[in-house]
Parts: sequence; structure tokens; C-alpha cells
Amino acid sequence: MARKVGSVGTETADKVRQTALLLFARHGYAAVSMRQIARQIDLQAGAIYNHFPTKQQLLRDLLVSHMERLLAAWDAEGVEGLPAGEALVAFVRFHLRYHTQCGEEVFISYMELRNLEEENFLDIEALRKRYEKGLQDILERGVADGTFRISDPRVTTMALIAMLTGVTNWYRSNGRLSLGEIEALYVGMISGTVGLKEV
Amino acid sequence: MARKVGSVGTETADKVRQTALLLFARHGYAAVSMRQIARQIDLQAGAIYNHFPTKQQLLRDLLVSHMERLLAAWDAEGVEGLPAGEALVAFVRFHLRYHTQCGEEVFISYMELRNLEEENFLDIEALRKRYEKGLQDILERGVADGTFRISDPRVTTMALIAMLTGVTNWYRSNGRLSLGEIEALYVGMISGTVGLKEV
Amino acid sequence: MARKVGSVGTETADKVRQTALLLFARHGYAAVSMRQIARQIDLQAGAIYNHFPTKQQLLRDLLVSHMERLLAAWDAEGVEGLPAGEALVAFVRFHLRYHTQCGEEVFISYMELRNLEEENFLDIEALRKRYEKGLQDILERGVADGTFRISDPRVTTMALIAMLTGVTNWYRSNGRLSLGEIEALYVGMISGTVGLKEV
Amino acid sequence: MARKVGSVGTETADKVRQTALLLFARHGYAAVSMRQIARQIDLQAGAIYNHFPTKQQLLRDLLVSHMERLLAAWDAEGVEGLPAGEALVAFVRFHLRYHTQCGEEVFISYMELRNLEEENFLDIEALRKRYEKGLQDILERGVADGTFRISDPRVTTMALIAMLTGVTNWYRSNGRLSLGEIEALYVGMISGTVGLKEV
DNA sequence: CATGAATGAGACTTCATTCAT
DNA sequence: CATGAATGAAGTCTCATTCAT
Repeated sequence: MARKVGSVGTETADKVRQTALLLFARHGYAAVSMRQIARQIDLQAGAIYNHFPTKQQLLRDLLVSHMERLLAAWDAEGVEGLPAGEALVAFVRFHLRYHTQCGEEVFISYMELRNLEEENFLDIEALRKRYEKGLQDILERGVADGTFRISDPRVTTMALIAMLTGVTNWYRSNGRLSLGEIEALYVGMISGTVGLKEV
Repeated sequence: MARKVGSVGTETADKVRQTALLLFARHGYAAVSMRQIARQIDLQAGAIYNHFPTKQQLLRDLLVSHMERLLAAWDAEGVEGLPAGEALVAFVRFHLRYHTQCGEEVFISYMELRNLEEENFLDIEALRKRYEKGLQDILERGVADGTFRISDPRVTTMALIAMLTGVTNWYRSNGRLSLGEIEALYVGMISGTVGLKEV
Repeated sequence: MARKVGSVGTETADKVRQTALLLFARHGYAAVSMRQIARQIDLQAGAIYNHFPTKQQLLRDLLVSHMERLLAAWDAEGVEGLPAGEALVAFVRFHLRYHTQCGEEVFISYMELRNLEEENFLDIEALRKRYEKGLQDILERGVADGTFRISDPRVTTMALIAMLTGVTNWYRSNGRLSLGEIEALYVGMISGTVGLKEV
Repeated sequence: MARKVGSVGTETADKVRQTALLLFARHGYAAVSMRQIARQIDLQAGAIYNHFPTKQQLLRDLLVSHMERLLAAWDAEGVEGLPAGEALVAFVRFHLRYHTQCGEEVFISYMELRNLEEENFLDIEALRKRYEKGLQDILERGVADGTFRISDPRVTTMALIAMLTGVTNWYRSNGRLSLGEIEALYVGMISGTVGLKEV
């Protein structure tokens, strides 16, 4: 009835996070119950509430921490000094690598926005905007110095992100194409999209 | 708007369909209850079962009929005889027009696939493949006659569809850009993506 | 899974009301669960919600209908025309008879006020005030015509009601004293309390 | 304020007692959780169990200690030697003063009896009987020496206690009437009730 | 002596679905 | 073809209580 021997708070919280992520990604937030999450990690449903005050907060937590990790990873790439063309290539490769490797984790941030309550939605939205801004800055830089030929950088930003993220719908690690080959294909296509002369 | 075999064609059934489509699109299949649907059209939940045997079947019905309408509309465009370049432009304009105008209704076919039971999933998947095949055929035709420069038409098909469908995430009929302007932007970008020389 | 043969809405609702009344009286609103109520009348807990939207509403319903019946019964006594002394005796006898015979039903209206949400509380409170007003009017009439000697009719009203209602705490239909004897005792005591000369 | 045998005398235990008393009085035993009590004194629910073995025991503890304090306070009034009339007046004043000043704390001893388990109920009941006996003795003394005219001292005892305790339902320290005025009113009314000639 | 994590039960309420009327 | 009442399961969350730390 009490703490299991050896159980530690952060470990359980992490297991909840991982399991919830997986299940939310697989079946959707609304279709997954707290009981289901708990069952998978051999816990009573009520115990989850020692770590997350509500199911909604658990979702928010997942999305926030995903976006923050994503932003941190992108910042770590350090492309700021690069010429626009190289920076764009770096972004494409980064986004594909990150989103195919995080696998399902990524899925839900695009999927479950409608299940967020107002305030949580705005927070996540802000983080997503910040990430998109990274790409948009590169595009605008390239337009300014003549590297790219783009009519509307905002629209192109969203078009490219949609195009790239779509990969998660069909990518399989053991599929016909390796990640490297996929990266090359997308670099090629996107170079065309933005009117880049050579890559 | 052809009615599918086996579905009941009453006024009530149609109202259920419309309401369910809207609510599923807005909140997700799992988050919408039969009671909610019924309430919106001043009905008791039980009455829905006079028209649809289960909630799952209602979702299937919606997705099938959406895909069939989409395919019929695309066939009606009659682009088969056109040169690949013109056909691609036609596809881009068609897809954008159809998906922005159907509004939310379209959303769910990409969203709710995971809530379909095996058999239903396969049926919808087949219809989606058929639609994608329309684009892929154009791309392959253009590759064959030298109009496009594309490394992997299958990947490009999926990249373009993702890019185009992404528009539904931000398009607002009273937004900064008119649908015509958006179409022009995407025709421009996609021409670059497939290496088309002039448009 | 559907309606039981012969089941009728109002009958079930009434059975719920009766059972809830009994259980709330016996154990208190907070200590009684919807399941307990349902179990006693061979129903699933969820079915109660076909008749009452919430547990709180069920309590409110009980209290309102108790107070309304009480007021109606008192009005039916038709004491308005009587001299104050006789009217007071009528009130005492009525209150004792009604409250001992309704038995537990009465208990909760004094007990569960704190479990009512603001708005419901105010509604019940208003009904109780109306009932108390009946007694207060008699007292004031008697003061005006010299029948009673009372310093503060408002305080006396509440004192008498508390004194009378207290009977429900110990009255047993098979106890040492018959209801008639109890009535006589209280008429005697209360006559003294209000300074009435003879009864 | 004597501490009962077996109870722990720490500061924390006292804070628990005070808080529980207040919350039980306000919302009722069943409606108050151990967590709520703990939260109010910046404690974890588990910590309460270092001081009280169960919630039930905590309630019992509260009621017992309330009744013991009440009895001790009454004994301290030292009315045994007084003539019945004066003793009754003393009782009335004492009861009103004690019950209005302890405020809500008193409420629960009349309210939560039904939430006591058998054995605890009997213990509290015995204490209450002892207190009532104090009044009944006075009444019987007064009947014996002709000071009072009372038909049934047992019933009158309960009637008077109910009447007096009812004050806690409406008394406000900043209300229309001061405690002194209220005492005077009740002394007056009760003198009438028991047929006392002059006060 | 307090914390924090856990249990197992159970709270209110809603769900998809059924079916007598 | 709709209603309204029902089932049985399950939803989120809270409860009293326990106990390793």
C-alpha cells in the first residue's frame, strides 16, 4: 500500500511520460485512458496523479518538453553563421533526422493541438512559432542576399515544414530508403522549391 | 455526392453525417460522443442507430464518402490528355481549392485513420492510394518526357501532397492571401520542386 | 440493455427520490453514493442520470419538494381566521404531527443545507423562511391583541421551531409517549413560553 | 482543555484537531478528506497518521474532548447549591454563552453522531446524557420544591436543550442582538416554559 | 516525525449501445 | 423512425491508509 521498494518519484514520472507519449501517438489523446497508461507500467491509475495533476497537464507536459528539446537540439546545430544555402540544407537534414528518429514522439505535437485547453494551446503554439521562425529567418536571409528566389517566405516556411514533417507518416527505419537517401532527396527537392542554383 | 451502397438516404442520416463530420474534425473521433452528435440536431442518441449501426461505421462512412467525392471531383477535372506540366498545375490548383473549401471536413481523413478498425482502414487507405496515384502518374509522365527532373517520384508525390494539404492548417478564407494568390504561390514553389522550367 | 419491460420514467424517478431521501437522512448526503442508491432499487448507477442530472440536483429536488409539501400541508390547515391562541396550538400540533410522521424525510432539510451549492441553498432558505413566517405571523398577531407576552417575536419563532423540531431526534412511534401525549406536553410548554394564560 | 488519555500532545496533533473541527463543522465529516485537513496546515496527509490512527478516531477524539470540556466547564459553574430557579437561569446563560462562543466547533457534536461507529457513538451518547442530566436534575429539583410546573421533566429537558442549541444556527457575534440580550430573552421564554413565577 | 509514492477501492459521471413503447 | 429508459463498462479523479526513506 505504500511506496514500492526502490521506487523513486522521477523514475515513475518518466515512465508515465514515455508510456503516455507512445499511447497518445498511437491512439490519440482522447482514446487513451489513464488506466491504460498505468496498466502498462504496472501501476494503479490513481498513482499517476502523484506526478501529474490532470491528464491534460500530462499532455501539455509532453508537448512542451518535446518542443523544448527540439528547440535546444536545433540551437545546438549552430547554423547561425552559415550562408543561407548551407543553413537551409542543415535545417532540412536536422528536421528529418530529428523527426524520424524521435519517431512517434513527434507525431502528437501536430496531432493533439486541438485537445489542448486554450492556455496550453497558446504556450505550445508559441514554441512552434519559435521553431518555424528558425527556418523563416534562413529563407529571408537567402532572399536578401539573392541565394533564394521566394515569393512569400512565410508561406514557403509552412510549406517546407509540412513537406518535411509528412515524412513521419511513411518513414520506416527498415524501409526501401535509408535516412541518408531520404535526406538527399529532400535537399534536392527543396533546393528546387526555393530556387537555389546549386547544392 | 453519390450515396454509398447500403447507406440510408434520409434527411436525418444526412444531418447526422454533416454534424459528425464537423465534430470529428473539430474534436477528434474519440472525443466526440454519439450523444453530442445527437444533441446538435435535436435528437436522442438512440435514434442515430436507426441510420448507422455503430459509431465506427459512421466514421468509415464519412471517410469513404469523402474520398469518393474527392476522387470523383478529380476525375471530373479531366486532365488525362494534358501535358505533364499543365496537369501538375491543374492538380495543385484542384487540391488546394478542394481542401480549403471543404474546410474542416477534409481534415479528418488524415487525422482519424488510426481510429479505424483494420478492415475499414485498409479500404480508406486504398482510396487514398488511388488519389495519390493520380499525382504520381503525372509526375512519372513528366519524368518520362523530360518535363520534370525528379529523383524519386514516389517520395515526391508524398512530399507534394503533404506540402499541399498542410495549407488546411492555416488557411482562412478571410486571411492575408486569397485562394488565387495561394494557388499561384504553390504552383511556383512546386514547379521548382519538380524542376519544371517555366510555368 | 434497454428499458426493462414495464418500467416507466416517473416510477423510477420516484423510487430514486424515496431511496435517496432515506439514505441521505440515515447517513448524510456526502456519505451516500449514487451506487448505493441505485443498488437499493436494482438499477445501474448510471441510470439515475436519466432522471437527475447530478447528485446535487437530486438533493435539491428532495429538499424543495419536501418544503413545498410542508408549506402546502400547512396552508391546508386553514388557521388564518383563528384567534392567535388557537392558531398557535394548531401550529404546534401540525408541526409535531408532520415532522414525526414524515420521519426521516424531514431530518435532512435541517441537516444538509451546508451541502447545497449557493443557489440551491438560497432557494431552500427562502422556502424555510416562508414556513417560519407562518409561525411568526401568529405570534405577532397574538402580541398585538394581547394574547401573548413576547419580547422578541423573531427570536421566539426560532426558539419554538428549534424546540419542536428537536422532537424528531428522539421520537419513536412505539416509545413511552404517544404522539397525542407529546402534542399535549408541547402545547403546555409553549403556552408558558409565550405567556398564554389558558389553553 | 484537559488532554484525553492516550492522545498525543504535540503541536501538530493540536493543529490537526483544530483544523478538523473547523472543517467537519463547516462541511461535515464525510465531506472532508484527510488531505484537506493536511493541506490547511501545510502537511502531507500521511503525517496525520502519526497522531491519529484513523479518520474515525479523529472524529471521536474531537467529540469526546468537546463533551469533556463542556462538562468540565459546567461543573466549574458550581450551581449545585443554588435554588432550582437560579440554577436554571445559570444553565440557560451557561449553555448560550458556551455554545455561541465555541462557535462552529459545537455544531458537530449534534451533527456527526450518525457518522460514529457503534462503540464511539455510545461513548459520546453517554457524555451527552450526562450533560442533559445536569439540566434534568435542576428541573426535577424545581418540580419537587414547587418552583416549576412541569408535566414531564425528561421531555422538557430535551425541549429546552433543543431550543437553546438552535441559537447556534443563527447567532452572529455582530448581529442585531448582543449575547447578553439573547440570554435575557431566553431566560424569559424558558421561565415561561417551566412555569417559573418570577425571574 | 514528515515526506512522497503507492495501493485498492470507490467517487461522480459519461459512454456506446439496446430495445419496449 | 424517434423517444426515453436501461445496461455494463469505463472515464477521470479522490479517498483512507500504508510505509520506505
